[in-house]
Amino acid sequence: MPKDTFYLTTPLYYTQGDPHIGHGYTSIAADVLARFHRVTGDGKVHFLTGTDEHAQKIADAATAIGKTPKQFVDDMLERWKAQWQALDISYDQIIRTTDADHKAAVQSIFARLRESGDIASGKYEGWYCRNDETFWVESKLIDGRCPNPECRRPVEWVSEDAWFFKQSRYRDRLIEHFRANPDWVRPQSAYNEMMAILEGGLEDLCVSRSAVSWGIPIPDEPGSTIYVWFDAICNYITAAGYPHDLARFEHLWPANVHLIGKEIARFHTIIWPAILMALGLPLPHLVFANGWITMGGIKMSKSLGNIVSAAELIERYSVDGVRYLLLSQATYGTDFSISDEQMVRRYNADLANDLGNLVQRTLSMLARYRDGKVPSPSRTSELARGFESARDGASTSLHALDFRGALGWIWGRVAELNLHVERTKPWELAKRGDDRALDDVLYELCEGVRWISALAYPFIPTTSEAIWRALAQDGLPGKFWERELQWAKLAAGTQTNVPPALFPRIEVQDAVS
RNA sequence: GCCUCGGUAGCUCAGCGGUAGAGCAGGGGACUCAUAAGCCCUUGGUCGCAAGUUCGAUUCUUGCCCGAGGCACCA
Repeated sequence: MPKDTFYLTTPLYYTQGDPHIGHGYTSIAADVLARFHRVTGDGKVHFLTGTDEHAQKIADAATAIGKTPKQFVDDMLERWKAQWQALDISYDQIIRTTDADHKAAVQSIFARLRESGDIASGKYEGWYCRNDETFWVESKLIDGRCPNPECRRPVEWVSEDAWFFKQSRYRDRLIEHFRANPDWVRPQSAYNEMMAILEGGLEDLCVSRSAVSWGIPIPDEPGSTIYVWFDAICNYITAAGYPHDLARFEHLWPANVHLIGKEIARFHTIIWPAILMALGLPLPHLVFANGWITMGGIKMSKSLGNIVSAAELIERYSVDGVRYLLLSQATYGTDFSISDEQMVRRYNADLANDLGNLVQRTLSMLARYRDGKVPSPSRTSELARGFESARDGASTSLHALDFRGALGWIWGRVAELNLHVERTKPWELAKRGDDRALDDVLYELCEGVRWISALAYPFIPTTSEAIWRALAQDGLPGKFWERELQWAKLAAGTQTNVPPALFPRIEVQDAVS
């Protein structure tokens, strides 16, 4: 009955448009975390992702191409799924906000909050942008137009009865929670920003829309629908079974982490916890807002035409290449820039030269000197301790969502093994006929490679599996770390083979510099 | 306009009170198991600018400049 599963979520992706690598980045981070938790501890993980499919913009986009909204979002979903598949995202569940269960659950949540008085009727008067489905205060308008730079359409004055979520009731409790849990929103910059908003005061949130038909109908009030953000944000509990499957819900909730992009931090760290407080539910342990991938420091946007898709990157660097390059580029949470030149360099250096070549040279020497059979070592390797601290360091880093730090620990061992080859010079041992020393070196190189396969699995699952199989190992690489990552677990006599190049070098035509 | 974050070697980024670090790139060298990879040595920085606090500041404070972002569409 108690919570016993590591529950993590991505945002619900808004299906008005196609996915780009920024969305993929959040999904990759979530996937690495999910895979890490599957191969450590008791391995119980639930990884939720999904799509946000309501709102007027989607209905309009559908109409524009002659589809019904439902057909439109069905088609969009396939495109998002294709991206997730291409990036090897191992989600356990997809929730769509058009799912019947979700709709019923949101209606039930809405009704319940209305009963408790947390959602109350009021009158909304103000300037409304139909395109953005957003109310604006007069001071924000620019020449009587929507202040959103990508909209700038004329706004209209509306006055209507509406439902309000009384989030202002929870301001003090929210502040208290922020103070008591200074790590619950990360990175620090997001925490600061949200805390400042809270201290500045909270207004109640209008959660009904009378002019939007493509949405979840408000109970007993068929004319209007629930505000799309209220609908969407509830997915984290409706997907877990609230309120229709409480037995399941109790295993999952509260979520261990919501991974989001920084622009939606407010919804996840103010509005969402206020809703949970109103429902009497515990809050998620952590909301982690990642930064943006920029192109030379500039945000990707349609208007600039600098959108990069996952497919383009995968074609050039391979899936594992993309996963590695994005997560190793910068500390998770900060913005960072990418460029082809930079990525090619690091792909060649870290993946092709350091890791790929290490595996190749190790298994080639084993094939050449021992017919591919893992020899029996005569002693415990001096490398063991370094690998054990890398395992512990990577684990600590991943628990803290420090993906870059974890990769640093792992690649430190890659470097160590390459260096070890140079120090021990197996080819000289072979020439000299020093069989015992050669056996020891070959064994510890193979064992080190096995560890690297296991440690790197959450990041580069395809490659790790290829290494794991080359070493004739079964199952998921390194499942479970506590059992598999014991030095000298690799059995003597194992028959290995030399796999094709894991990361073929990318040759570049040198530009004039 | 208000708020947040950043400005550190050619590039991408760490560090954050005791006169600067990593990886890559560049230069030189010894080797050959390997994806001409790996290994060793090495060039390279007034830590955005200016004041202040301090015995001492890249590290703290203030102001300014530049960049990115948030301000209820958007990873």
